[in-house]
Amino acid sequence: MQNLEKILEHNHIKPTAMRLLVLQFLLNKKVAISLTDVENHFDQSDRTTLYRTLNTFVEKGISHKIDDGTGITKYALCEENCHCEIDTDLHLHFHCTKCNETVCITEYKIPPIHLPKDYIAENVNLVVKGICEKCNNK
Amino acid sequence: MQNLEKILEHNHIKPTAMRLLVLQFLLNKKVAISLTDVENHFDQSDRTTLYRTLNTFVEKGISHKIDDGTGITKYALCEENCHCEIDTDLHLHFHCTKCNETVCITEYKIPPIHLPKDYIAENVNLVVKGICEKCNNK
DNA sequence: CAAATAATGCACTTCCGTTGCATAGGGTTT
DNA sequence: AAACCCTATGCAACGGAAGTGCATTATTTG
Ligand SMILES: [Mn+2]
Ligand SMILES: [Mn+2]
Ligand SMILES: [Zn+2]
Ligand SMILES: [Zn+2]
Repeated sequence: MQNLEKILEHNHIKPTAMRLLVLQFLLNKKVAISLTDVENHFDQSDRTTLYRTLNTFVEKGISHKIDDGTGITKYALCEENCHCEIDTDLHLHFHCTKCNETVCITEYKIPPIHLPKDYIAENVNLVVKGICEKCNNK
Repeated sequence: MQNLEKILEHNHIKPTAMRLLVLQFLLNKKVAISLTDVENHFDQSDRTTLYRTLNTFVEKGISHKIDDGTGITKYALCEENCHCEIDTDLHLHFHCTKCNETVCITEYKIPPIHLPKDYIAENVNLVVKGICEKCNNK
């Protein structure tokens, strides 16, 4: 897939072998993944390299970090036209307590949050825990 | 303050010396505090005892844990009539990126969250980051 | 090819939360 | 008072995960 190389190059990331594999992995998964997930998937690779790969992806804007409250940082690819940095375009994340998977919910925007006077919101993290659609239909 | 003892006893917590001091500390602080905060405040006390004290308070329902996204668990006393366990009564938390303090925003309820079909929400964690009222007025 | 630059791999650290276990305290029973 | 019980406490150690330092390897550039 030359597509993968294009994605990386377009975002000023050198398309190394490892990076292409990690990108592939992220594309295939439809859920947010942790460093350990990637590590387990690529058996003979180094954790640090994967760690830095994931962070490079975040810095360069092709994926975003997710704090789903589990204490384990998750990563997911950004959608087209995603502006993770900008408050107005943030989406919520859903963490299923049954299958333990975390997904981006991009269909619905985060509703406007009311704050007391003189508070300035710069960023919002909204995590909903519960039962996901898959687990609910079993 | 015999008040403190009453609070603990009323919640089936034996009012030991340490617990009274920690409760006092929590009452005085208007912001969420971390284990390290308590540890630093009571110089010659043991980290584990404080850790278990804070968790006892949470288990017995007089305070709640806060995951504000900093990676450090915070604790704050529940308000009167607080039902932290129940989804509908949750409040949002605000983390100031300037003074690094986290506060409970109990004035406003968390707005209803829309989820895709077949998703069941059991719990919501909403953390807003930005500039707090105090820092904004300096 | 040589030099510069960037990515990788290994070891190690730090931070925080958590647990095991032995001891001390406080109240109750004999 | 002594023996007893149950809980709280203190010390030590563990564990997971994020992050760093540095030497090595790969890749680009002159
Ligand atoms: Mn997402
Ligand atoms: Mn709160
Ligand atoms: Zn699920
Ligand atoms: Zn502030």
